[in-house]
Parts: sequence; structure tokens; C-alpha cells
Amino acid sequence: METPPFPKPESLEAALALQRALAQRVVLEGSLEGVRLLAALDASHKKGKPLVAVAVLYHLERGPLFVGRGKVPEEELFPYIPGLLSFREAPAYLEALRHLPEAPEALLVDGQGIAHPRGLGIASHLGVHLDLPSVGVAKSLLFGRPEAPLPQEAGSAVRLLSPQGQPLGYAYRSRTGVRPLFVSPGHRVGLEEALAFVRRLPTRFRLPEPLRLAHLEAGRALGALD
DNA sequence: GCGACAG
DNA sequence: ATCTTGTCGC
Repeated sequence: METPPFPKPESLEAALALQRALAQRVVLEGSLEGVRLLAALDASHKKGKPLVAVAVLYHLERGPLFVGRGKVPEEELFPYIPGLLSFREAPAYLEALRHLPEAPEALLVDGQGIAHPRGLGIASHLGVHLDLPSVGVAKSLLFGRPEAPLPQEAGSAVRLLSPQGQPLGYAYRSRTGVRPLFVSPGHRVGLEEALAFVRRLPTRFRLPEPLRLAHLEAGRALGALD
């Protein structure tokens, strides 16, 4: 698929300003009910090596179809700063997506959607950048708090609220006895619809299968570097 | 000033 | 993200 270039911010202030501008473009409505072809994104990095990203093209009925890879040399990497993750990882994701044989109908990203201090987690940023529906699935919390204790049963969810009480997404128990995941809409999808989409994904372990495969492939690709 | 803090 | 052995538990 085609992917527009992703300019590296000149400063921290420029990055924050860009986030605030792009956050205004996020659309929080839409259903992913008809989506069958998605791309799951994850990255792996180790000091002294490039950051490696993987895009797994995944069909809900046929399973994994293709793996696209991308990397960014360590010297060119934006530093990891909580809240600015997309500036570090998105360039590698875009390169990985560029290698896919066809465009996905939606993105599933390892990280936050709108559950972010400025409403633009990496899932939202990529969604707006590519004008694609997107959903964020994070393994830990960045912003917001669950409004109630999360039941232990697989499939249970409680809303994630901002400090001002606005709903941002969900704490979600994908399997009994595992730590919660944090699901939030990225772009062109509603709050509840984002959760419904994640619930529709096959989940053998804690992570939805497409993301788990992307995670495995990213680690594999990092280790296979010369 | 003191914590919190995706990957 | 990664560094890391054994260990607790299903």
C-alpha cells in the first residue's frame, strides 16, 4: 500500500504542537463490523540495533496472509518519551505497511488510541496519517483510569475515564487470570465499536492473535539482523 | 515540588 | 523495548 512520508519533528515543542493539531482530526465514530482484512503492528528494539517493525496482514477468516517489515537505524530514532511514542515507531510501521501486497481495511496497533494526554496515541496518529480506521491495544496504561474494578472473567471490560471523567476506552480482560489490556479507538471508530472489534479477534493467549504474531515476528526479525 | 509515565 | 533464573501455578 502507499504511505505518505512521516517527517521527524525538529523539537519536542514541534512534536507536541503537531499532536494537538492532528488530535482535532480524529473521528470517534464508525463500526468495524464489516472489516475482515486488518494489519497488526508491533515493534522490537535492542540497544545497538535498528528498531524493527512488523505489519501482519491478517484475514479474520483465513488467518495471517503476509508479513511486512520495516526498520529505522538507531542513530535516526526519535527518543522514547512517554506520550511521544509515535514519533519513534511510526516511521518503521509505515515502511512495514508499504511492503504489504494490499491495503488493510483497518489497523490494530500495539499502543494507545485516544487514551493519551493529548488524545493522539500512536494508533490515532497512524489512523489519521493514513486515513484508515484504527484501534489501539496497549499492555499497560498511559492515561486515564478504569472506572471500576475489572472482573476476572474473560471478555469483561470496564470503561477508562480521563481525569475529567470523559470515556477514553476500556480496560479489557482478554483471558481469565491475565493482566488487562487497554483498548481505545484510534480513528474512524467509536468507543464501543473499538472494543467490539477486539472481541471479535481470535485470542489464544493474552494478546489478540494478530498482535501476538506481529510481536513474535518482530522479535524474530530483530534477532535475525546481521 | 512530587509522582506518573504506551514501547 | 530489552536486560535475565528460577520459580510459582494451571
